[in-house]
Amino acid sequence: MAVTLADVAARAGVSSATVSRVLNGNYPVAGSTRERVQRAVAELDYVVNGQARALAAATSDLVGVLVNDVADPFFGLIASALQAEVGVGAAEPGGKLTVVCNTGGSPEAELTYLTLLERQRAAGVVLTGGAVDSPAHSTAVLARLARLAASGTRIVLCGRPALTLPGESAPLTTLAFDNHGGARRLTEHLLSLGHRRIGYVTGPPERSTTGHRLAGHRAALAGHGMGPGTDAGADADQLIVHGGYDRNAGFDATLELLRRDVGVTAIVAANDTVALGVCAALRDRGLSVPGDVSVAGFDDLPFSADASPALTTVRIPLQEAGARAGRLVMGRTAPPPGGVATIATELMVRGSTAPPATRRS
Amino acid sequence: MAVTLADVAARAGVSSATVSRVLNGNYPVAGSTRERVQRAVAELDYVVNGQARALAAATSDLVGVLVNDVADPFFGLIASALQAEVGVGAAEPGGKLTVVCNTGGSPEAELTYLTLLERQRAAGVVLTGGAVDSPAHSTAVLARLARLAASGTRIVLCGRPALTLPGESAPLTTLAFDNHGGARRLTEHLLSLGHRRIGYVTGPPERSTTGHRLAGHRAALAGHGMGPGTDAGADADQLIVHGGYDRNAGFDATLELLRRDVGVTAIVAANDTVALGVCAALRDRGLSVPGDVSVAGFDDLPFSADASPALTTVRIPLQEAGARAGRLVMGRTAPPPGGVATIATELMVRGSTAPPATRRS
DNA sequence: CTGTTAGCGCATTCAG
DNA sequence: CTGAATGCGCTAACAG
Repeated sequence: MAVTLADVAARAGVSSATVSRVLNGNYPVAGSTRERVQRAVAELDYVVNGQARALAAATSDLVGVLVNDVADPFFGLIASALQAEVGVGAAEPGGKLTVVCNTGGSPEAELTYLTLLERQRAAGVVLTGGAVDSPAHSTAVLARLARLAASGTRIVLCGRPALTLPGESAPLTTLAFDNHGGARRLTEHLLSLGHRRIGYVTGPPERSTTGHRLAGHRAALAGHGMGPGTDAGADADQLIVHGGYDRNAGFDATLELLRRDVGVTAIVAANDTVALGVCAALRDRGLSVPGDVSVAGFDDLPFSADASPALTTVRIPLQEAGARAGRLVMGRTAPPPGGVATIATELMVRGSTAPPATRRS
Repeated sequence: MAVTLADVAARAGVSSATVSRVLNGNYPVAGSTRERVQRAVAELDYVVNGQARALAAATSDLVGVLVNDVADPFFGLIASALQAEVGVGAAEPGGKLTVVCNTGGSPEAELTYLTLLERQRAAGVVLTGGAVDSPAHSTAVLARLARLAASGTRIVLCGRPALTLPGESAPLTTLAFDNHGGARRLTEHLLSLGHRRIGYVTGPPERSTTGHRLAGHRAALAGHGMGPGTDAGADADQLIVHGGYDRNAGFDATLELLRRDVGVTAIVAANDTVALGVCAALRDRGLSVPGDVSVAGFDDLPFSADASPALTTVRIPLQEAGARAGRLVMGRTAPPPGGVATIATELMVRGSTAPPATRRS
């Protein structure tokens, strides 16, 4: 079958131990023998067996990254930057392979993939995207992570709320996105434009990201005396529609919002993808953006700047975060003090938001 | 350290071979012992060591997929569909982990990753996207693929020209995209609208996809008596600008096209991403789409339908192709007869193309 | 049906 | 500096 260390050793007239040594360059080897071995390696087109090496050395060449779906640019950008940092190109040798796992947002899939990665004794695991806010699931995930951590696997959370392993004092290394602050500033922007009836199309209710963004939105409203319990906040629930994170969710939610006839002059979407759906629905109903209704998204995905009108949104530096997560999981950079770093988000004001039309009729 | 097969065996009071058997379920085991073993496994939270298993059984749980960049939706969609088919969710057990490798279009990176995957004795490898048209590189890739194939790794090409291993009669399993036909129909569409001066912003000249699409474009022109050597084709080169596959390339190329002042009434872009850049540049110059200039893309990425005007483009069923590639690399479906299947592309006429403005001044 | 015995291919002691 | 010996954790014959 494939050529092995022993074959190379025979060819070079040395012991397999010596071949191993020149391959790994960890031990002193005479220049002449080294050369002889390297020639044999080249002549035989020898390629080490990673599995055998991993077994013997108790190491791994794999880094896992759990995403909802790589096809979603939000995750694609993170995964891409991460892979670039973890993979071969990354200056230093010892590049690792990136295993991308699409969980589709399913808690079971998440657990299954964590087990699979444990099976492979992955060198590191990065969990991205909002967590599913369920005690049962959190416990299960935490248990898996604890075992991974115990076996030496580096763990990094990216875009997830910090998590602390049972028995630990500091939380796991975490890059948290400032969803709350970004959402707050976004809604404040709309308020400052003069909007008072702001619709909100949220993401899946069970995801932590949804909760944080919604909380930021509410904080902004409360800051302007429009909190619950106030006159202005009386029918706040009517202004909120729950949906998914895809375009259709935005489309449908918008139709629902219009059906409720609550007089929205602006709509904030769970993310940019949803925002596109919102815009499409508005156009479909003959409403112009931002003439009749302002629209805002979240994430600042690449297509947002090219939409027309260009989307007002909140920028998350996904590539930077992904790259940093990659460096962290490779142990090439030190974890932030206290374990968790909050990644700042930035309000991007573009053409899709404007002052509300002056009251008429 | 971690709990091993032997630990489980001791705990269950059986031999490690028996534990292995119930784990793999390949051999008959008495119900009672099976149960005892399973209990021990659960109590000890045992997780098999994939590397040891792979070494002993000469199998692998990894499938590699080479892409230019997962962050590019073109590749993200393929990778996502592929992963879904290869991974855990996929009905049958034995789901494998997907290793995503961003080559960034670099031939060296491509070779390096192929070697890394060989090292891991990957069960399969999928190469996506256009190939780099260089004899030297093709030879090198072919050599790597030959060795992979020889060691039992399944190989699938997706969106790449078919390739035949030296000494083989049939080409490797390939899902080729009908770039030529799609491009031809797209240009014919523009011609039928009345356009005669059609600019073309191509992709990187060394990529096979670029060549095929450009050839389709030229075929359409030739079919309308506008081939090279004809009057209409006299300055054909002036209508073509080479660029990259990103948005900026489209932007810059369009400015160049306008600078040449060759009177284009329509511009065909290398792909949808480039087309967005083209639109942006036109708008930047005060030209309307499609009023002043029609624009068309290629690929039909998700954002294309949401651009405004919505982009006329050529649809490639990327997810279907990715899923099929996944099934092929898993050996769950038979290769197409002759090894290569050509995936049909479909012209999607939308708002960004219209008849040229009537001649004026 | 189940235990015993060998390796899988490599890294790593321990001698020399 | 180099070779011989041992074991990583598991599967796969081979006997019972």
